[in-house]
Amino acid sequence: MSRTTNESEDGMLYKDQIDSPLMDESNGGSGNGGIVLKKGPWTSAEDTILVEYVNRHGEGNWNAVQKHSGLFRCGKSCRLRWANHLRPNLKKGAFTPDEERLIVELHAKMGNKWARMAAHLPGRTDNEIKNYWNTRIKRRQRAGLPLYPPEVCLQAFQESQQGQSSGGINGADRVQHDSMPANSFEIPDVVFDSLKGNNCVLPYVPELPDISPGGMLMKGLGSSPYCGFMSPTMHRQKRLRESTALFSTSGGSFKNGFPQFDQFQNDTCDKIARTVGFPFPHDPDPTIPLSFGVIQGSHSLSNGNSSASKPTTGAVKPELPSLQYPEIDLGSWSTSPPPPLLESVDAFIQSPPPVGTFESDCTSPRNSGLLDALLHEAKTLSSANNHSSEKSSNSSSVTPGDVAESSNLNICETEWEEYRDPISPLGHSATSMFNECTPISASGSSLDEPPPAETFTGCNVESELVDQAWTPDTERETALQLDYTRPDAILASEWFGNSMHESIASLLGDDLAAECKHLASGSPTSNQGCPWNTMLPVCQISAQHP
DNA sequence: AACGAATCCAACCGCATTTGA
DNA sequence: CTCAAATGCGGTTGGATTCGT
Repeated sequence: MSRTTNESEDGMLYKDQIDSPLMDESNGGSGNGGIVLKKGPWTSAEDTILVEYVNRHGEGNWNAVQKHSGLFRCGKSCRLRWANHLRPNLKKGAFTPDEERLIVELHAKMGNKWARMAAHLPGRTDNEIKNYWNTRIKRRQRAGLPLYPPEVCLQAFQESQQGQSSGGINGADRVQHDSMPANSFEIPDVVFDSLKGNNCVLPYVPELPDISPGGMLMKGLGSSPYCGFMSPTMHRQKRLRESTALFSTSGGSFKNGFPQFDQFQNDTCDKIARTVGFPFPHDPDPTIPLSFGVIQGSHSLSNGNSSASKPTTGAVKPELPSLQYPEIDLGSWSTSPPPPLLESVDAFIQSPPPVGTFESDCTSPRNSGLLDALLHEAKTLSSANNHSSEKSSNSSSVTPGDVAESSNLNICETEWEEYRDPISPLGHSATSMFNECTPISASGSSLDEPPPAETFTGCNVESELVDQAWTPDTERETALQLDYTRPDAILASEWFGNSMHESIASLLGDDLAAECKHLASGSPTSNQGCPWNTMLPVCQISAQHP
């Protein structure tokens, strides 16, 4: 830090200096009972005085420091200085990869509870963590990267479901997380610790800075509808009420919808894997420590050599994934406003939108990028087809599967409302979960080269899920996990609005296949070119942990 | 080499909570 | 019980440094 010019050689501040106008102007000294307290950077002499004082008298009673030590610093400043720089066992230097990973996990769990996060990081201060996180946010915003790695998303999601299954649904008695001593969600830390070992199961998905139009689109997919979907501002009572009602009344609905989607998902995943040929960027080696994208692009890296602003891998170079959605006629999206990037999500995270319905959330300017695009596309398609109007406006044309999916969405909606506690960090994290998970496929979908089959862990796992013996429990669980990430389900929901519904219904109907086939530009699959297909690996990730 | 932008980080500020008289 | 002081916490600022052109 800089040294102020109005200090004596040893950094001490003498009375005559304190009273000098120079000190007041440049150092911002403030009055305190006639004594001008110094502000600004601490000097080594001041540090010494403070350390000696604390060693002698112990921490606390910070206001007495100024009185008894000769330091012209307010108690607050002394405490801060001690806590952030002088206290023993402080760990200096860049965060280690483990620490970074833990920060991400903790933030997903706690939100901006820096002090509590610091308690999990021995030797680290809340200020350090806060600065790191803020830097991380900026960096990843700029890069168009999601805040949370999918592993963390999945973990938070699973834990949320655990919380529900263990009374979370009627968890009115759940203590507000801030009052929790160490774990805000009544989730043992071992759960997060276990995450470290999950990399053998979870596909490693480096968070590629997908800045291609398709990537942007998927960022929008990840942020726009889901931000609204995940609005954390819904009141808990309402959430609980709706959760209970919906779970009690429509429990069987999604049962019908799930296999359909499962099939859809599985097929699409597999086809994407083979036809789109993106190199699904997971780390096949479970022995390799979990490597989050944040680490890769982090400013404080394991080797300590990389710069904050320098991507450390070729994968994060913007030009690499420039054509990740060859099947998608990106031009058709260009007529819509640019999809929102991560900024929208981050803004959402940092300042949740006003309480409102899904619709209001989803149609808010901040989050509407993708939905606008989808709506525009849907309407364009509807108008382009002669029969679309009758078809889309006719509710009887909705197939049972559609009904099931719609009901399914209700369940999903209810599920997620559980997580939209405005004060719950999971509300944040859950929002980011979508944001995080969505680009998985986006980042992973690239051109021509078919990836090795073994790299498609998500798809493989998904296939296993489909192949395995079906049970109501597994179906339900999987459905609950999957459908939150289903844009078609979202689009079919009531919050999406009737007009939207009509338009989208045409997409989800026969036109969907036709248009997707068209978009796929020669792809034999009917839905491969559909933008939301790129999201499917998200579901796979969720489905990997029934 | 110069300049501006980006980044980092220490410190401040304001508010909320806790504590104690 | 009330109130003021102390403390804790999170957000923000601003200067120094680094990076890119």
